[in-house]
Amino acid sequence: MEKYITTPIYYLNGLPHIGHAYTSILGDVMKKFEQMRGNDVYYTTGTDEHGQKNQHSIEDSGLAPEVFLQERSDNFRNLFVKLGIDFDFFVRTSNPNHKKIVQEILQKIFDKGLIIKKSYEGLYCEGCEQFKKKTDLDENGCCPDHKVAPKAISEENYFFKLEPYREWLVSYIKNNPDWIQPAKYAHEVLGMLKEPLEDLCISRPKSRVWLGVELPFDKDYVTYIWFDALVNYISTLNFGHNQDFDKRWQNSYHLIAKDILKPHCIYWPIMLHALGVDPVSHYFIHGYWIGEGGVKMSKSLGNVVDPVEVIDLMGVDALRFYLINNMTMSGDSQISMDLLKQGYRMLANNIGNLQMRVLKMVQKNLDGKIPSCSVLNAEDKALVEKIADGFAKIYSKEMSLETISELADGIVKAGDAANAYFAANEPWVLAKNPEKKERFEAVVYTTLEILRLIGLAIYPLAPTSAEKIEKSLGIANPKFVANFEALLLKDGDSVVVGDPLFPMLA
RNA sequence: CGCGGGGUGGAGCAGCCCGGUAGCUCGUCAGGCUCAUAACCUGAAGGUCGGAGGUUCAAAUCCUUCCCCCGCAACCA
Repeated sequence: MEKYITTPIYYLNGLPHIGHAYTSILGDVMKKFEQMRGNDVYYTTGTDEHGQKNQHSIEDSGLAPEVFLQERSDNFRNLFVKLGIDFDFFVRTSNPNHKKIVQEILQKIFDKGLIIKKSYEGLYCEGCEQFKKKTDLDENGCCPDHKVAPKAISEENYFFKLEPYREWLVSYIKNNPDWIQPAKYAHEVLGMLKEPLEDLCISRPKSRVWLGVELPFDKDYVTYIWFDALVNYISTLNFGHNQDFDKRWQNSYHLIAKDILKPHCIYWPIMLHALGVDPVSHYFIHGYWIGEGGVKMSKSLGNVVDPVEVIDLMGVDALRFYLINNMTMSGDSQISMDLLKQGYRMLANNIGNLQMRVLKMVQKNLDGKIPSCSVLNAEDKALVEKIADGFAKIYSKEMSLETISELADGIVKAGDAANAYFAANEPWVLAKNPEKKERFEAVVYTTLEILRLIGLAIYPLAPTSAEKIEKSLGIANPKFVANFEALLLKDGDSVVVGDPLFPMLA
């Protein structure tokens, strides 16, 4: 099956942080998970290079726009490459093809009579270069940032009518309970849809904003940033020029953080509906990473977790595993260097140590050769099969945030089970008694086999480690497919004892 | 009464929809093991599940009410 996974495209007025890293890692984990199940996945992530905020950053930098945007965009791209993220296309909204498709879509909706021009009156703060709502202002009626009362001005703009589609959207959400996951966000969207939707202003006069896509029907305006950014999800598939568009779009997944719920779950499906296109198949919405103790990360508190720093300290896999294993479904999740180290030690002691203790035993006692599975007793087989079945079950589930989190949990449980089995059977005692050779070999084989299954299952989360595990078991060219058949290790193959998967941190 | 989320042993979480011995990770303590990355295994201590009331044979779980924390609140992505 052909599938399509997207992350939001990130704004360039700041540097990439742990939240960006998380969303793009999550997409990569999902892609690898789906690939292991034999699906053909197209995965995109990228940067949003238009809008007022980017414009201000460019102006502040004094650089030429293309230079600034290229540099900032590369920051994201380079981080994602470093994180082992296997994106198929890196979106940049400055791409001419994207701009062309945004204009085509605007024109189509305009031609349907759904975009109208009217005068907008509001309170405009010249310092912010933004319209303010009354609720944005402080007790003196001033802009909280500039301490100046905003001016009442009126401005001609283009508006997209949302209200005619509200009822449709409400029933769509109610009729498709899995559309927005977790369900609590669907409730939140329904809450936003209780009141009539105001017309959405989709233009900005060029006098205020020059960094954007020009309206095809009025060259004095650029389009609103969201109308531009959201279209990336279909311009990437070359919407309007691609016969196979539907094949991908029919199985599409948008990963987003909770802050951009409204544009994604209200504006975007309505835009598509106006175009006669079905909405994305699934939204997966996640919370924020906040500092340890539940406080926001901030430079002044010194609790900011920089993904590059984490990678340099403990490698990509441990970060990926931590993020997937510790994002809670219910809300925001905590992260700190201490918590990351804790997570790292868990991996090292559980899976890293399991690998090392069994491999060294094979090396010392069996000449580095994998024994035969023929000596396993019923109990050994039952354990291996239980773990194999557990993984097979997870890999047969519908793709979701929950499934991915179950996978991480299942891996830790399997590691625990293997360590407990190993300790209970005391192979180091058996090894000293020639009469117990068969039993010794059975215990070693069983443990190696569980390790192989863990190596397979962990691939989406920790691809580098997965490959190391499989190679250490004498599998020269590991294939990561979700086949959890038990007892596949071949006897006589040589194990390779290398460096620890997760060496002790300095 | 704007909308939503959350308050569970020292820390971080699960359980709540579909009531029935309160579970996981880390930490602490004791013991075991010595193959392994001072790792691994077993056991223990520690919680009136934010407060109060109600329904029920039985409530972390359902209902009512109060308190506290956190988001969002519509041209600020």
